[in-house]
Amino acid sequence: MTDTRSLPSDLDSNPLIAGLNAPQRDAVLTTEGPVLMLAGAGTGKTSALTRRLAWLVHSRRAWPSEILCVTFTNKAAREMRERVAQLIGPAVEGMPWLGTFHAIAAKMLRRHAELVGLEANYTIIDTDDQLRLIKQLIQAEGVDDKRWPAKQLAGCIDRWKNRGLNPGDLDAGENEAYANGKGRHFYALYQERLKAVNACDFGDLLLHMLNILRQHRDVLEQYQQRFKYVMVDEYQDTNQVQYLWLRLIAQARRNICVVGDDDQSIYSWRGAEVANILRFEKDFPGAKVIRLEQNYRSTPQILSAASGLINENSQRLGKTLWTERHAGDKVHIIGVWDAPEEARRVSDEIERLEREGAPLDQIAILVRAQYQTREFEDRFISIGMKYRIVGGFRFYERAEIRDALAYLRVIAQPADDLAFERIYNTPKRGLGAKALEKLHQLARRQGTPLSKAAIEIVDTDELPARARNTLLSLMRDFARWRDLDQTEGPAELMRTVLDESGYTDALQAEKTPEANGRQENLVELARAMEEYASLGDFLEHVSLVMDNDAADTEEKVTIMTMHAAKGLEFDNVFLPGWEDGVFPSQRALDEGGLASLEEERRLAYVAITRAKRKCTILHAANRRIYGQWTSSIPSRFVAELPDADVESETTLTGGASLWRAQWSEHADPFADAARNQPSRIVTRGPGWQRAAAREFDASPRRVAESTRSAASFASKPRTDLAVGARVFHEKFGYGTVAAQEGNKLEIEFEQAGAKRVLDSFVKPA
DNA sequence: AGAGAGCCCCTTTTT
DNA sequence: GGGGCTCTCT
Repeated sequence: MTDTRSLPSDLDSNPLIAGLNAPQRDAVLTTEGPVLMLAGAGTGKTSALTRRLAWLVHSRRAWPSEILCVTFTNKAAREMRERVAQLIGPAVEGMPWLGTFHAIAAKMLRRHAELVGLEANYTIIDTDDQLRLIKQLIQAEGVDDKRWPAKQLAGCIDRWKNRGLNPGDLDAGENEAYANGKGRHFYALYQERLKAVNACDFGDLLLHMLNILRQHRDVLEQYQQRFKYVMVDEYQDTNQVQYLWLRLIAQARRNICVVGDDDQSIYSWRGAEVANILRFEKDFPGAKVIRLEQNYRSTPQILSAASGLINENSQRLGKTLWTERHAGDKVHIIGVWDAPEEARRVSDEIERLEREGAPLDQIAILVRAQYQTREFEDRFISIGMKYRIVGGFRFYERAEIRDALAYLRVIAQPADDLAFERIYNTPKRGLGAKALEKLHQLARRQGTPLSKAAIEIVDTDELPARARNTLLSLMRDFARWRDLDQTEGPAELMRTVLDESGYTDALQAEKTPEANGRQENLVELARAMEEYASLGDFLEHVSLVMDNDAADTEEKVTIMTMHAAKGLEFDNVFLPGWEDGVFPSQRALDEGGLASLEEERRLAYVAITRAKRKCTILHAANRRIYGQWTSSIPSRFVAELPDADVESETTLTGGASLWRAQWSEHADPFADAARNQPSRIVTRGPGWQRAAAREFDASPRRVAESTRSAASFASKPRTDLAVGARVFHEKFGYGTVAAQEGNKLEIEFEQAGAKRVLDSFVKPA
């Protein structure tokens, strides 16, 4: 293929190209060979990507079905689909391979399921099922699940899958990661169990496909041939298994275009590896690197503040954002006495904006952690401000939705033991743990699923007559529902099942305030099912695609985490809680070293760049965290914002002196320790000096108040762990106690360096 | 079996 | 502080 069909003169008038800046245009038109598009925040990345996709189709380089286009979230996939449809019309409906990594992998896996020992109608289980299954395994193996929690094993397994590791691939170190060398054993057991119930977890979708592509050359070649072009959004968020999967598929034709921003990589804690984007040019030699640096979103001050901050990071590909926009407000930094005042201050500002005519849905409060939302919620309720909290429970994570789905799963897939267990006594029908145990025994003896064992057990005298009859009637129901599934649509089936199972009646009998809402959710679920032709279709969608972006069009202030805000933009953004320990989070400061701190800084960068017109950062001197009043200093990130781009204000005039009067450096060993700590903490540079000069931050890193403070987490000090004592810690090894305050110790570890730990974690050495 | 009492944990979140 | 979980008592 050559480019002669599209002469430059045609191009300018082509609506797919018109209005693009030079690099965007370059990105759209460079169709052949590997392309790395480094797109800073607000630089029109999605626009470039969608137009590139449209261009490929429009210029007849590929049919829609020959383009693999991967995103991370359903939302991103949906948006892309809509925008491409606007550009090239309904042809895009034939884009079967535009979707999330998981949805695409699931689709492929349906075709090749037998290669990994599954049937094509395998179930995709969620984290809830996953955890229940793992718990069973741990108990069955007689391992103490207090000492080795199921959650931990689930975490390990997830991590392994994210890295593309099968049980046999674990090295000794990984094997040790759970129950003293039982990691591999449990991982293998878990995989066997999943296979037995014909199910996959989320990680499996990709791992199974990777295994298939690696082991079956014909399958690999089939996909290599099919996909003439590959595009990947948010490449900085890919994990190892996604990376390997992509590389295999793209290897042959090398027409791969990845888009991302290393500065917005904020998901390493769930397996994303920035390294993937950093080494793209090595993986695909000759890759064309295109930088989108013109920002269309924010004011120069906001951009400059964000750029100044992110410049403190070391591992970057480097971009310089610029804008043609004219001056706006500086980033506003407000220091307040405590968290309630912070919420009051934000709501005052919002009310002022509202009076000036600002739409509420262009205002967002972005927090580091979910617990911060409460303060704002309280405040907003008391003043009657309309708000919406994004995140938390999603629709299909609600218990009643899961119950309903479990019924459908058993109907669609009788081998689904997890679903069976979930509902066999929901609603309560008098089938208890004893009956279940008998069922398990029989199922294990015969190697059959529970629902088959249930049918057989009613012909024996294993169960008391009552339980036997209940079970028999339940299994007859299921048989009838399966027949119904052949004749009715899924929505109708759902309604019948809820009715006949007694689920609806039980809900109504509950008479709790929540029961009503649950009932409505179920009605909503049935309505959603109308769109699907078959039960199988619906179940796949519900586990992979359905999200709960409730169509809430009312104008409201949005409260959400910074993570959730990625990709969004608002005129006015408030960023509360910029205090060391909140943001950057205490965990990031304690563990993970520089890499974690830099990820927090990238998060700060993401947060600031959400603002189009005005960004307001707040920090409070005092805040209650987990019930304890904690005093803290402004986040180091505050100090890292360039002077020229910010204006600061503090309401602490009265409070600060009081605060300082109460402060006693000698009462707080950590103040000392923190100061003497060589910097994992970046304390140099003009920014820090400026922060130190601010009235707010006299100098103590941490402040102990007379009775209740961060450092005095109650509890009596242990006399066996006095300063100077040599101790041993399970994770950090040997060390010497440098300071002791209540039950908290500052320990200089021989290997791990200085850490603050609770005394219950260490033994005298 | 269901309810009350103690116990433990506690970033971020998608699929 | 508070939610979810388990254990125990009735």
